[in-house]
Amino acid sequence: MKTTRRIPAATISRLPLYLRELEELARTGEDVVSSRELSELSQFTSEQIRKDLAYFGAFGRRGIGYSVRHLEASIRQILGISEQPELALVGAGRLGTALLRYLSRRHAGLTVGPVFDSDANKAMGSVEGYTVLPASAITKELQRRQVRLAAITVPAPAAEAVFSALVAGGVRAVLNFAPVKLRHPDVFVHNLDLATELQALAYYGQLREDKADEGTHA
Amino acid sequence: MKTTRRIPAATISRLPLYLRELEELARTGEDVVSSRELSELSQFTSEQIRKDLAYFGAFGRRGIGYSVRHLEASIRQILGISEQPELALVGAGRLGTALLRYLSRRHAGLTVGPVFDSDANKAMGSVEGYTVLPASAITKELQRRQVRLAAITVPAPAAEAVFSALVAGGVRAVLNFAPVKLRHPDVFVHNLDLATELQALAYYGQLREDKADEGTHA
DNA sequence: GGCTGTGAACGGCTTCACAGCG
DNA sequence: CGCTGTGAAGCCGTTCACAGCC
Repeated sequence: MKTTRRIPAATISRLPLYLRELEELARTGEDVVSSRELSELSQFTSEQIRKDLAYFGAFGRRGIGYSVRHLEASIRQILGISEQPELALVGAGRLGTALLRYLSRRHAGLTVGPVFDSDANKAMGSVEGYTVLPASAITKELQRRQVRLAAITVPAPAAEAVFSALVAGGVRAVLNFAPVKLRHPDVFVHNLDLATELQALAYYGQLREDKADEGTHA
Repeated sequence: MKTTRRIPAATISRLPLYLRELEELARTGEDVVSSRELSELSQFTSEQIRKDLAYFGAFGRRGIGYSVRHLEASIRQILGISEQPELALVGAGRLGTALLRYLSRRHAGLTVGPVFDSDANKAMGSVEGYTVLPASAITKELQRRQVRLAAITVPAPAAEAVFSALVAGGVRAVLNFAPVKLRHPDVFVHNLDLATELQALAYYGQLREDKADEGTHA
């Protein structure tokens, strides 16, 4: 996997979707898949799929297609989920617990790492079978376990402090659900506020006489 | 609000973020704000903000800036959240309940509409004070209450059927958290799979020697 | 003079068209 | 001949630069 030039974010966001289809193909016993077949499954154009994959190397065989198993492994490698990295979770509320369940099923290729909560009642207890640590332990625990990924599902006022602690602990990428803009030059932050998503959705739900846009997001 | 040409999806996704800052400004008693000030608050460039707003009309005063209250109201109008539209929720699990709490705080400008669940144990019970109806009632209930917005937080196998029922009920826009691609020519669908998001995050969490990309998403 | 609104330039992602192998 | 890999063209959103008002 040669780190070629800078990869478009749009490409990265599609890789997990290709992976999802490949897993399904593997389950049904398919050995080989063409970009055209993947296109029908994923609803992206075949050219786009080929170009996305080509950023990372030549995985296919001309005249044949792509080996389902090999391509699946390659995408996992590219995404960095081959070794099931740990994800730290800060905020053991509803949303945090939902994420925790997703992860514990192992489907995503990520493992549940340390779980934190600022609430003293929750901290030192357990949620879904995972021990919950106090937020004050974030930095030290991340350093100790060498955790690079984290999700923040705390209320807005707590997000900033939690983020600083994660950064101090050496986190590299953060998925932030709190409605505040978090930034740091050394850390990739994906801000994903559900209230914001719902408000944008409302726009598209309005009845407009001009042609209805078909939805194609993520 | 003249429906000009087609608005970029990126613009729509930024409006709720402008709105968030405007609400904060209104809270602190600010009357007027310039695109430059909004830029510092929201981390988008001032030109981008001006251009985004200009798609919908001329809200500002040259030499002065934008009226905080007026702009706030205008954005709500544009997004279609002035009249607090109802959002139907299908799937009263962890994620669904998290959404329900967000909404019940009224911050988003959306109201909790009918809540459904396929699980007979949950259906006809209540979650967070809202009555849960069986999934079989989706179409009829949406028609009756004229609901245009919906969120799907059910397991993958159930998503397709749920979506069909929503479409039959006249839904216009759907936020889908299930890991399946839902599409319909008349309905705007935003597919937002958390597992997928986490996998993309993992990519950016990998240690790479080339310059670390700063994160700017949503 | 300050700040908005906007055509023009720019850049990056997508689509096209085809060259290159199996 | 089929399907991948890729330069070129096209498209769309962002940035630039400035004209237009207050």
